[in-house]
Amino acid sequence: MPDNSQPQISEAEHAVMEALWARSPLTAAEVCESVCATRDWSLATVKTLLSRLVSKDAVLTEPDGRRFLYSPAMARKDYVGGESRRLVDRLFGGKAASLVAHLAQEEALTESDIAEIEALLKELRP
Amino acid sequence: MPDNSQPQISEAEHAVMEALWARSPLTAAEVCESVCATRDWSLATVKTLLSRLVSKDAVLTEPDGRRFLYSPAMARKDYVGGESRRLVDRLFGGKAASLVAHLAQEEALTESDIAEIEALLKELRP
DNA sequence: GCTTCATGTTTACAAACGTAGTCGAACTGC
DNA sequence: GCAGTTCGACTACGTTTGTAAACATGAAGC
Repeated sequence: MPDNSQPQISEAEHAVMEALWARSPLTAAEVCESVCATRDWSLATVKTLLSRLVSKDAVLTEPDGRRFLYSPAMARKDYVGGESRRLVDRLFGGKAASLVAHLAQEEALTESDIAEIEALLKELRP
Repeated sequence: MPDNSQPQISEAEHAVMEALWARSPLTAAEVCESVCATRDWSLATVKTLLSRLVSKDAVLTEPDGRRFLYSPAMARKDYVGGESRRLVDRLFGGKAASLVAHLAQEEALTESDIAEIEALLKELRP
């Protein structure tokens, strides 16, 4: 069976991916600088997470002298798409419209959100 | 700090919750009947998951003779809302409209989804 | 009264996860 | 050349999760 699903990325690993999506390639130290601002991690933790991501093929390395430069192996868009789809499948029976309906009904959409979405949809129309 | 977030429900536990949301109260055996159709679990597994959910206060028990009847302690709507919000916060900077935009742009919305959402939004308008 | 069945509780155990320390190799500065 | 620094690799360890067996206990039948 081909590997058609995104590699499984945990919460903590995701924070590292965000750093790399924001700017890449980065050294481990740079990733830490960026990530350890919010999550209070040690450099060692970041290194571990990077290793795990590399072995999952979610992050690519490129040697730079004796160290590595890390970059994401997947586009953020693809990751976000996969996660969104998973949520929609799991909680809304695969119907994206149900998710929007839910957001709309349960407080989550502001007036301007609604306007924005309407404009967006209009644009998508043939 | 007060516990303002939903209890942490894992993937497997979620399947059990779905069974209870579909119909409740149920006995452990009934939950198994319902859940073990899709996930290939033993009754023992379902019992463990139920216990964990009970200790997380995600499921309520009501004694029925020597056994328990289980029911969800939270509305599905609230769970779904919490999960949706978490996704939106994590991946779309808290902007629900960005999620919709993403779904719309990345193939995820069909023509009829779009129509449905538009109708929905129109209804929500003052 | 003993067997058997149903059921909740306890215990088990491997994989994944969060978090981090240690080690050894390479580089830097003297 | 030697000492300190920088890195990745390896190791560690507690927790959560997935999955389930073993156990205790009470009901029910005979």
